[in-house]
Amino acid sequence: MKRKITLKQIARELDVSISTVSKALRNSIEISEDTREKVQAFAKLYNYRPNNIALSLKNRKTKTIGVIIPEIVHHFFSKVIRGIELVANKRGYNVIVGLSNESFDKEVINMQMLANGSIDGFILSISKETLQQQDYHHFKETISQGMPIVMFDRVVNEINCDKVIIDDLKGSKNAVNKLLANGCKNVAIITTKDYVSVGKLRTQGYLEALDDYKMSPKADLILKVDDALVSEDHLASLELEIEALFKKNNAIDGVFAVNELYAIIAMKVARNLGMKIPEDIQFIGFTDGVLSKHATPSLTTVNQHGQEMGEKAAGLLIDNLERDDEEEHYQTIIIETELVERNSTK
Amino acid sequence: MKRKITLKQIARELDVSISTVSKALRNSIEISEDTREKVQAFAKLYNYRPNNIALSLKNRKTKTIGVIIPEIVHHFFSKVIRGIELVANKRGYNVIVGLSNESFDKEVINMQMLANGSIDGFILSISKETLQQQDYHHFKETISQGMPIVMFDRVVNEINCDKVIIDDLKGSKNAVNKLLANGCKNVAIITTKDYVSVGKLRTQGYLEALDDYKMSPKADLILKVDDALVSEDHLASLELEIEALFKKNNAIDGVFAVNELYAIIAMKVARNLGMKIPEDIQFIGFTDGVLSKHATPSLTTVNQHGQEMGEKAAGLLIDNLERDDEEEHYQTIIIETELVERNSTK
DNA sequence: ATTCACAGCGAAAACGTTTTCGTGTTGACA
DNA sequence: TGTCAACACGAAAACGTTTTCGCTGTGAAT
Repeated sequence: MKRKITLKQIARELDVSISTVSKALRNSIEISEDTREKVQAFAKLYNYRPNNIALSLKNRKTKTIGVIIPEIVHHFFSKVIRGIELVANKRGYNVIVGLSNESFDKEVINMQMLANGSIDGFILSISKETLQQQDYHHFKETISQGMPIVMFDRVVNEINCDKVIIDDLKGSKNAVNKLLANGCKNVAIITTKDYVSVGKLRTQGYLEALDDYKMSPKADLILKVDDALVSEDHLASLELEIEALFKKNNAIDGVFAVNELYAIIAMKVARNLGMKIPEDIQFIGFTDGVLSKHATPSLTTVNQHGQEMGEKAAGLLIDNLERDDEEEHYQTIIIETELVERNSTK
Repeated sequence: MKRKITLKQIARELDVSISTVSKALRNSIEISEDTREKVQAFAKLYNYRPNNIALSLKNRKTKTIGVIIPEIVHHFFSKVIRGIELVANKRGYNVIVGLSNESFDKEVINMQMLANGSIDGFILSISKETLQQQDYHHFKETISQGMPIVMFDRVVNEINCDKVIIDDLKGSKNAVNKLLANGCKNVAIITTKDYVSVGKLRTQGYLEALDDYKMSPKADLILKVDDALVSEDHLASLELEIEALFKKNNAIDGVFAVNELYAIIAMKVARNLGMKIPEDIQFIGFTDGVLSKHATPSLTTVNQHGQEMGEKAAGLLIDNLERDDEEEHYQTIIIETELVERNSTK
């Protein structure tokens, strides 16, 4: 087991100074061609690579970006990571991942672990618990220490930084409009409690679409699910809630759900109640994932373009890192959503 | 924007030496209680944290582990990452992620980027292209430079290192046994080309199960799909292949697929051909994911316990890193699979 | 013969830590 | 008063780079 070779060792072997070796390897004209060739040959032979950590320390940058997401076993977030990784790698950066697991504490801890020199900047999506507690001091501190942050998807106005979001309002409005245009008279929405910003916005889009069609919203048609319950195995209770929704209101002929899973489950419940999709009732879900594509019937969705979000976020961050002017001019990039029509709508 | 504070700055402000500050912060008894308190108060006030990069350089370890996987938008791999992250964090390590995207070159590049001091060890699953080319020099080099590797899922005998795998043979044999025990007389298998080691093993399990039941395999019942074609949008051709399989062999009453997607698609094709699931035909897929759970009917699967694989792999790696004896004694941990029975089987 | 330019190289600082080894000051004791 | 331990602290090296600056020697120009 031969340890990685260093400049010092090469210098000793070749009986020159460390500076000479360093310069020779970088093809400095200060060094004679003879010496250069000798050093380079030796370096290649022993497969020399500069130690990244030493470089990071010297340059005071790590060429690494930290990503903190609430959950990785999730189609949307993993697509975002793929996007981040893609442009990060292309531009010579590494990606280090932290999972908050939707917990405030883990989010804080993770950020602290990374903020001490390990990375040059953050890309993150805020955990639900943080959103609920509305405690954003860790973001502010990080930024005030000169470490840039790019937030995506779940963002918050209170923090001044680059952001990449989708137009949740417009996306859901479009979706509901589609249902209405398809002839639905009683469109229900399955959404989350309001502290999840995207849930709130998507609900608002629903309301605006109704308004466009001069329909007044009915409380009976709005189901606000407590996300905490949906943690994997409480799905059964969700089914019951949806079943109750349908039974209480048997004129429902359209459903808009703020995520894929809610929509899929709602379809299942509807089918069990004997309704035909899309003849009797039509469905649209927000967030396009594997489930939607392979469900029966396949689900019409609002595609969020997760990978593109990741790409844009990484671009924003790296641009920021590599810009030398210190002026703050934060941008918010809005990614357009796209209605992917499948078989759950007419 | 106040830059992160360093020992040197604290020392200057408090008019003591750097060593004193360092010792005071670590509560060394060398330093008088007075000074200690003064320093610690100051450090807390300015929120001092030791610079990780400097520590890494000094200690010659980064407390970071590198993970290289072929794809992240994938239920299994993201579960593995979650497992890795879980134990890594618990033991004070960070996780840096590289995606090979199933490409040999990207795998090599990624490993080189990380092997130069950025990480202490690797956890990886080999890309398909690498498996196909059977070129493993980058693994050997990495290991010979003293950087430990733990391979999971897609491993290769040729490389001597810790491994975490599942018993693909046993898992698929159990699955096919289940179908046979349920009365299936003509069980088809939908698998991959043989260079994917897991595909090969799972096929073998299928054959052994048949053998147990004194059935001889029929070439007509074995469909080997070219993975390259399944890249997202060539699914249509896969459907055609499966349809052909069913039509050529209309006695098929059981299907074992080596992954979830193949099984789901096969179910769809079967349904379109008018077969009833599970009455006329039963299905089992390898790899338990979201699709299986929410499909209609829900799919019986062989659960691989991805998260557990990740946890074990990380445990193995960190144990190795923190062990001081230099003896090599590589282990291979086998994770038991589990048959998750749902509605696609009787 | 003196100066000068220039080529070729080395010393040292810097990045931020930790740790080993000194060093100076006290107080106690003989 | 002289010796010695204990105490409190500082200097410096080390981790592996890059870069600035200075040094030496050679050949040419005056």
